[in-house]
Amino acid sequence: MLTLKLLREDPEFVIERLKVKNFDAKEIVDLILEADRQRRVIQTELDSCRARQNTLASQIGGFMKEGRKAEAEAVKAEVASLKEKSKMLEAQLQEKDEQQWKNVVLLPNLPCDQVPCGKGAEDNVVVKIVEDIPDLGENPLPHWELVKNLDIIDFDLGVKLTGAGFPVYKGKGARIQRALITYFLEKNTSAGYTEYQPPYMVNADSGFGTGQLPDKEGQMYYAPLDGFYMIPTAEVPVTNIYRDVILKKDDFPVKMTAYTPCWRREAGSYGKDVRGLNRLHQFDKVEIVRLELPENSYRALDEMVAHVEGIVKELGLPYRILRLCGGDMSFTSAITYDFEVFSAAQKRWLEVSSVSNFESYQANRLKLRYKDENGKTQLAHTLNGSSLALPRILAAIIENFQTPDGRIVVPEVLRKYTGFDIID
RNA sequence: GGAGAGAUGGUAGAGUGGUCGAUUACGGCAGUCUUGAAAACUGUUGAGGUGAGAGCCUCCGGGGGUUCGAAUCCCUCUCUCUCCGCCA
Repeated sequence: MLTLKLLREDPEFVIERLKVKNFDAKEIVDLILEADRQRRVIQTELDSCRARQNTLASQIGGFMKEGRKAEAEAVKAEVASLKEKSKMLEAQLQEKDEQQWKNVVLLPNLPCDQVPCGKGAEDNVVVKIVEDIPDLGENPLPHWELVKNLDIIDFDLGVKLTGAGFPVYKGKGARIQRALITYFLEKNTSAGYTEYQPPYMVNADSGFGTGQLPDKEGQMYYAPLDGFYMIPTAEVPVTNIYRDVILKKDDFPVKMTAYTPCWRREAGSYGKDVRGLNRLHQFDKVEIVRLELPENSYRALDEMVAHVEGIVKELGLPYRILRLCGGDMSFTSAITYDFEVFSAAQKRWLEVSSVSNFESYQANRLKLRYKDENGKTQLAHTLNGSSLALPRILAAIIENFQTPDGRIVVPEVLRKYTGFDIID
C-alpha cells in the first residue's frame, strides 16, 4: 500500500510511475486526495467537538462531587447536543475513511526506475542467459511421458483423490522431491537464512498484509467455516511474522527461509501451460524472505539474485534471468527478476523463481517498522524470492537429464540427498 | 465439544464509573560517578491522527451498547489458561 504522505506530497510522481505498469492512476489518486481533504476537515471539527465534550464531562464530575446538582444538569443538556453532532461527524468521518481506504488499496506499488516499460512477457529484459542446452538426440520425451513410464508421478491418481493439478509423487519421484527441498533449505540456511516452519493456512489479516487480499482473493483456497486461507506461497506467513512489529536498526537484516506446499486456484489457466508439472494447484516451494533498511534493500536484492543463480547453476540447468517489465510485474512489487530454466523436450523456458523488492509497500500494510537514529518510526523494506519452486525444476531435470533409453540422471549435487544417481 | 477464569504499554503486573494514556517493577535510552565497566543515583522511555507550534483527538484483544463521563458496567466475537471429553 502506498503511503498517504507520498500521495499527498507528490501525486504527479505516483501517476507517472504507475504508467510504467500501464496503470492509469489519475482518477483514483484524485478520489483519494479529495476524500483526504474532506476527511481532515471533518476530523478537525470532530476533534474540537470531542474536546469540548471532554471538558464539560469533567466539569460535571466536579459539580457532582460538590453536590451542585442543578449546575451539573445544565451542563448535561449542552453535552447532549454536542453528542448528537459528534455522532453525525463520526459517521461522516468513517465514510470518508472507507472511501479513501477502498481506493488506496487499489493502487499497485510504484515500479522503481530500473523497471522497463512494457505490456507483457515479450517486453521483459533478458539480463543474463546461460544456454548450455543439452543435445537430447531424436525424440526427447516431455516430462509427463517420462514420469508415467517410470511410474514416479501419477497425475490421474491425483485426479481421483482430489482433482486436476494435485499430482501424486511416488517412489523415487517422492524421494527426489524431498531431496530438492532439503538441498534448497541447506543452501539457504548456509547463506544465513533462518529456517521456519510456518502454518499453511492464514487468517485474513495476514492475507492483507502481503497483498493477496483484497484483490487476489479468488486465487486462494478458502475455508469459510474458520475464515482461513490456504497459503499461495510461504511469503505470506513468513513475512507476516513481522506484522505490527517495530524493529531496532541493528535487528537488520532479517533473513528467513521456509519450505511449504503452496496452493493456487489458478482460475482461468488452460492449454499447454498446464500440462504435467507446468502449472499445479498444489506444489512445493522453498522461499527466502528478507527485511531490510531502505538504504540496503537494493543491495540485498542483488545478493538474493546471485544466491538463487548459484543454486540453478549448481543443478546444471540452462537458465536465464529476466528483469520484468512494468506490465508483467505483480501488483505489490517495485522490481522483479524472474529465473527461467530451459526445458529441452518442451523447448520452452519455465519460470522457476521470482525475486522481488517490495520496498515499503508491504511494510505499510503490515505496519512493519523500525526506529531510525532520531527515534522516529519508519517503514522497513521487504523482499522475497523463490529459492526455489520445485515442479518446474523437477520437470527440467527430468527432461534435460533423460537418457536415450528413458531413464533420468540425477544431478550430482542432489545425490547425497536422494541416495541414488539414476531414476529407472 | 462442555464448564470456569482471563486478555492492560518491550516484559511483568496494579487499576472495578470522574484529570488514567494509565501506579509500580524490570528492561531500553541519556546523564552523574569511574581510567573503563559494574553498582548506585537522576532523568527519560507506547502507537496513530491533526496542527507551523503550544496543543487537541483516538487507541487498555476486535466490534457494538449503557452513561454527562468507560480500562472499569452490559452484549458479542476472537484468542489464552485450567478442568472434563475426544484425539495424531
